[in-house]
Amino acid sequence: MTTPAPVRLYDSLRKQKVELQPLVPGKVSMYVCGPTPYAAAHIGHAYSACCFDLIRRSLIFLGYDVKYVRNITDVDDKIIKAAAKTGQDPLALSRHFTAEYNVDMARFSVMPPDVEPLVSTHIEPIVKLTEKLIERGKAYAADGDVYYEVKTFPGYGKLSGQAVDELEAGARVDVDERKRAPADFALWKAAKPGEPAWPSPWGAGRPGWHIECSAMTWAHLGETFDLHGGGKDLVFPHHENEIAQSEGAFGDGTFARYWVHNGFLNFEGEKMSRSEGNVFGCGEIAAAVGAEAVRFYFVSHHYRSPIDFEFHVVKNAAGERTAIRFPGLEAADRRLEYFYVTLQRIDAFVAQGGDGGDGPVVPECEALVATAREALADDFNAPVTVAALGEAAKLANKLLDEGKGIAKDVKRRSLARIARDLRAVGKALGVLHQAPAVYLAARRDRLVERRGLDVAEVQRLLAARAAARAAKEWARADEVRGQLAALGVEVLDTPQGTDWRVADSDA
RNA sequence: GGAGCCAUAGCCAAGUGGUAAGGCAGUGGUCUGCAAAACCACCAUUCCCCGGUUCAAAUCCGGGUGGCUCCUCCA
Repeated sequence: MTTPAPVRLYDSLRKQKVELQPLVPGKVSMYVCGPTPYAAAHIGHAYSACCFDLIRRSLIFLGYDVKYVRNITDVDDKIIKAAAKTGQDPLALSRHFTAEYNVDMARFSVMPPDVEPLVSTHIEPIVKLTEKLIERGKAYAADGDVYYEVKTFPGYGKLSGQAVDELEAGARVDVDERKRAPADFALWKAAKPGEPAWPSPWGAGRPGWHIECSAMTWAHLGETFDLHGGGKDLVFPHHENEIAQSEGAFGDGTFARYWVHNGFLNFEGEKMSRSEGNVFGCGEIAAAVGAEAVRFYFVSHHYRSPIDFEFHVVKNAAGERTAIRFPGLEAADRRLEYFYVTLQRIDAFVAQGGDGGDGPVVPECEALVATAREALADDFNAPVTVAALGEAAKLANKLLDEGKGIAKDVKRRSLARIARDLRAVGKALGVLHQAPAVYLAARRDRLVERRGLDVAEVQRLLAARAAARAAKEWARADEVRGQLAALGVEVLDTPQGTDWRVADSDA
């Protein structure tokens, strides 16, 4: 068992890169704020999930044993509201969207969490924690509600940089006579008619928004654990309140040892919002460009940077939306095609003549895994890792094309090694997990569909061109090539025969 | 009003003190019946602007300008 490589990561609390020193050497406990399932997941949910999945996969790649907990907030105002509209049971509604969420995340190669706790099944630790906070003088009950008294926690604001008095000065904090101070927040809310409720020492009610994460980390990871993640938008108030709750209950220095936040996903520089009409569902985008292209696009950017989606809506003469195009994602898909074509070439070569057995490889083969380890250990730098994948693929193509002056078995071993490493590093990023033929066929189908190509017609033209070439009627063959090109079909003559691909440069 | 982020080539994007990764597009070339794919070469004396610190700054500090986010249970 090798010792896991030391990892440096940017800690949002310390506001600098620090070395990750897990509580238990070699093991990392990780908690990520999951969704509140009240509607279908959009692509922003996927980005956040992918960022933390990248961190998880990177740690595994580097040799850590990771315990990954991602909660489901299945008791919440938004769920209750959505359920009321259709007369559904709120828990049934959230169960439905939770299942859908997990299907969507799986599309983007997000690994299922080791533990996926629900608020509805963690009422007991939530009540216990709330009682503890009352005992310790951090919280007070009022008319069946329980509030956290922010001024009892001196460290309040250390994560977000918010100052309590500034918050009070702001006009946007809830005003409620039952609260002692405007910044105090609810740990427990008294039941209202028609809402889900559980018994508690303060009467029937349900948990407030922030308490569940403090309770669930406690239940599954203990009073102190390693990484806590979430979207940047959760820094305040959610994570600030979690700290107040957990440290308030268990003492300073408990709770998350490192905080990690991912950047936001914007559309054309604008925040995603219903009113902008730029909220896209996971399925919609996956269908348009392929889910793996989305993941590849994600890992081509650093998780802490904001990421931008370009898109334009295609309309017909009547002004109706006929399609949505995502140029950046399509470019990512094109790049992904390069990797899969390269893998396919290597696979075919190795399948035909073997992998060369044990022995030396060309030295440049060593670079990919070495670079990936270094880059991922430095704040999970996926873009640099992607660049290393590119270098390795280039080397493979070079070996396949020529490989002169290299012993045959060295060449075979090197190529087999590159294919293996491409997949291993790809796994750390959540890409290159498909069989090349499967990916390439799906991509071609997608492009055929986008261009509205008649495949039978394409086949007919290809056959006509093949006949012309067999007769060495070059002018005729080129004429047919031109016809195919006009349709958007590129013809690829190879020693193994003629293949074709759909041009993606336009249309 | 308070807190914070970002600004790198035509485009996307790494790099947070040591002399600008990578990709797309573009140009030339090898290969090819012609192409495509693949590969090779070229492609930012410079990192929004102005000052400062330093032997050394895209990186640190101060001041601008432009864009964005949080303080509204929005990932």
